[in-house]
Amino acid sequence: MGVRALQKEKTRRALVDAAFNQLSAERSFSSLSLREVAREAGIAPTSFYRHFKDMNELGLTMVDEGGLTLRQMMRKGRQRAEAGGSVIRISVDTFVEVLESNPNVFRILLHERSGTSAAFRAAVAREIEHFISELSHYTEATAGRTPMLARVQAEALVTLVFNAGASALDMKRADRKVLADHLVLQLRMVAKGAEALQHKVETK
Amino acid sequence: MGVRALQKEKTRRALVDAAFNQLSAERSFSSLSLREVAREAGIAPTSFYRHFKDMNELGLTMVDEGGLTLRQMMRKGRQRAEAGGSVIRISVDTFVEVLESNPNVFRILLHERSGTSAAFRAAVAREIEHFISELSHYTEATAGRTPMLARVQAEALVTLVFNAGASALDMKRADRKVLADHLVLQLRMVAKGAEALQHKVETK
DNA sequence: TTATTGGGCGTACAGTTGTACGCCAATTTA
DNA sequence: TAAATTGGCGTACAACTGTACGCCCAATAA
Repeated sequence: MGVRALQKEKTRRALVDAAFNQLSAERSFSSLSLREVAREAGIAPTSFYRHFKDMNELGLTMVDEGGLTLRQMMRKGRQRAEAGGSVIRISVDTFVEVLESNPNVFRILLHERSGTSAAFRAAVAREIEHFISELSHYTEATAGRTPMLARVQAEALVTLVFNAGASALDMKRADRKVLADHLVLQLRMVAKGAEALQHKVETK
Repeated sequence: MGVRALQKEKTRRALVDAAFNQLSAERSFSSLSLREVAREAGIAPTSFYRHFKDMNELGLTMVDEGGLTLRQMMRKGRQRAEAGGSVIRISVDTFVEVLESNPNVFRILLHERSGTSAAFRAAVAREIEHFISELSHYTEATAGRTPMLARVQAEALVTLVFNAGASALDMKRADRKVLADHLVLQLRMVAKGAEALQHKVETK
C-alpha cells in the first residue's frame, strides 16, 4: 500500500476513534456534530468529506465495527466455557468484561437500537440477529431444542442480556455484581422454562 | 380558577401536545428544538419560558405524564383479566393496544431510557420501577413466590415486554401478532422457570 | 520529466438555535 | 378606580451548524 493510501487510512481511523471517544453517558452519537468530530480528529471540517459522505455513514461504520468487536469477544468467551463450567455464568461474566472494556462500543449499539434513523436501527438489529442466531443454533445442538422454541428462547436470552448491559453502564462495580447475579437467575428461568415447554409438546 | 390561570393551563397543554405530536420514529424528543415546539404550539419562542424553564423540564413532564397514562391503561387491563382467562395473554393484548393507541407516549419512555440525560433516565427508570413493583407484588400474592424470586422474575417480565414493545413500534399489524405470540411464549418460559427454581429452593 | 490525482485547508454563507431585554394589554388585586 | 401582575410578543445577538468552492502541494502515473 502506497504512502498515500496509508495516510488516508490513518486519518479515517482518527475520525472513527474521535467519534468513539466523544461518546459517553451524556453524549450520544446523534448529538455529535461533524465539526466536533473533525476537530477532535485534528482535521479541518471540510476534510471530513474526503472520508465519509456524512455523519450517517460514519455512524454506520461504527455500528458495524462495534458489532464485530462484540461478537469476537463473546466467541472467545464461549471457547473458555467449553473448558467446563456453567455456560450461562461464563457468558455473563464475559459480557460484563466486554462491557467494562468497551463501554462506548456498547453505547452506540444500545442507543441507536431505538434511535431515530431507520438505517441505524436496521444495522443494530442485524448485529443483534447475529447473536440470536448463534445462540439459537447452540441451544438446538446442545439442548436438543425445537428450532422454533430455540429461536424464541434465544431471543429472550439476548434481550435480557442486552438490557442488563444497558443498566450496567450507569453502575459502579459493586452494583454490577448484583445485577449480574440477577441476570444469571433470569437466564436460568428462561432455560428451565423452555425445557418445560418443550417436554409439554413432546408428551402431547 | 380565574380566566387567566385557565388560559395559561391551555397554552401549557398546547406545548405538551405539540411536543408529543412531533415525536415519531424519525424524531426523538432530544432532537426537538424549543423553537419548533413553540411554533407547533402557536406561540412565540420566548413565551415558552412562561411555562417551562427549558426543554428538559418539558421532557420530564412528558415522561411523568406518559408513565401515568401507561400505568392507568395497564391497570384497566388487569381488571379485565380478573374476569377470567390467562393473565399473561390478556396483559400482552392490553399492552399491544396501549402501544397502538399511544405510540408516542411509549416512544419517549423507550428512547429516553437510554438517552443522554441522567435526569431523564432516572425518570424513566422510576416509571418502570412502578411496573416491576406492582407485578412483583402480584406474583408474590397469587403464585406464592419468594420476595426475591418474585422481584427478579418481575424484572425479567417487564424487560421482555418493554423490549417487544420497542420492536413492535416499527411493525405492521400482521407482524405484531407474531411478535405478541413470541412474547407470550417467553413470558411463560420465565413463569415456568421461576416456579421450577422456587421448588428447588423449597425442597432443599 | 511532466501531468494528474487527491487529501487537506481556509474562506464564506445561509440557516438554525437558545435566550436576554423591553414593551404591551388584559386580568387580578388593593 | 388605581396599581400591580403576568402571559405573550418582537427584536436582537452571538454561537454553532452543514457544506459549496477553490487553492495548494505532495504522491502517483504517464
